[in-house]
Amino acid sequence: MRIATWNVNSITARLPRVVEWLQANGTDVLCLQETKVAQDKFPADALGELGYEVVHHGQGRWNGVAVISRVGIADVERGFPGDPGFPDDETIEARAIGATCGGVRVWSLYVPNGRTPEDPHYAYKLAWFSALTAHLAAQVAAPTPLAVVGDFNVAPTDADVWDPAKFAGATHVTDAERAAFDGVKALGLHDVFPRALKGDHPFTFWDYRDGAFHRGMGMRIDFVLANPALQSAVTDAYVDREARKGKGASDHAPVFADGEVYADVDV
DNA sequence: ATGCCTTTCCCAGAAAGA
Repeated sequence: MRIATWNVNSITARLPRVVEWLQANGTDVLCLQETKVAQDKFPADALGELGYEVVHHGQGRWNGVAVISRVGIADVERGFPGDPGFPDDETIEARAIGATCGGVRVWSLYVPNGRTPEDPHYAYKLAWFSALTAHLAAQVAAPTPLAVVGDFNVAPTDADVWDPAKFAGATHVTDAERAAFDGVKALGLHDVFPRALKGDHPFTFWDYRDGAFHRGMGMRIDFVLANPALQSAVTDAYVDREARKGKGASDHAPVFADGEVYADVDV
């Protein structure tokens, strides 16, 4: 079983790249973030031709998450109870979708950005983490392999940013955000640490601006978190930084996790 | 870097990203 997570920054803009990428690397389950298309505008047909089923939780211009799978998709959850929404719970954003694929429960997450520690979106981010953590608790404890993946918008340690000094006091590295991320892990989820195919740090995001990718100015903010049942099956994980190269790339690279997971798959 | 990209809305420039 090969699971991957990728913030594509618009599935519409990225579709040619995603199709080419799927044809090349044999991914079984791909979790997407920032699809940026309305619920019914996801290009499911193009992926269907490759043998993948799609479940999407989209809202249009912003956000949007999806799971695509060639090993089946069942028991879909769009969002979770207690999501605080922004600016209030009358306006829930499309940031979480869960599904069971080939015997593995997966969650594709796009955690709110936070913007700055003073911004209302920062408090929203922490509240969203809190509600997510409460909802995942029961699923972590289950014997089913569980992968909680996506763009967490947190750099958990100073090693996860290219220059910690430049991030002092900024969002993504504050104690409260790191504590929120650690709170998810504390449910019993292991950070499946990916190999970096170049350099010392497996960064997953490089800003479009300022030539950040070529200058190594990255962050590790996309993760695969695995419960014990899945973690024990993991054989390899790495960041596919090749996918960040060239014209028309997303600003995030995909993260792969491979595992020897055998389930009763009815596809 | 209160941003030198990129994407969406949709045709001009604002909003958002991290």
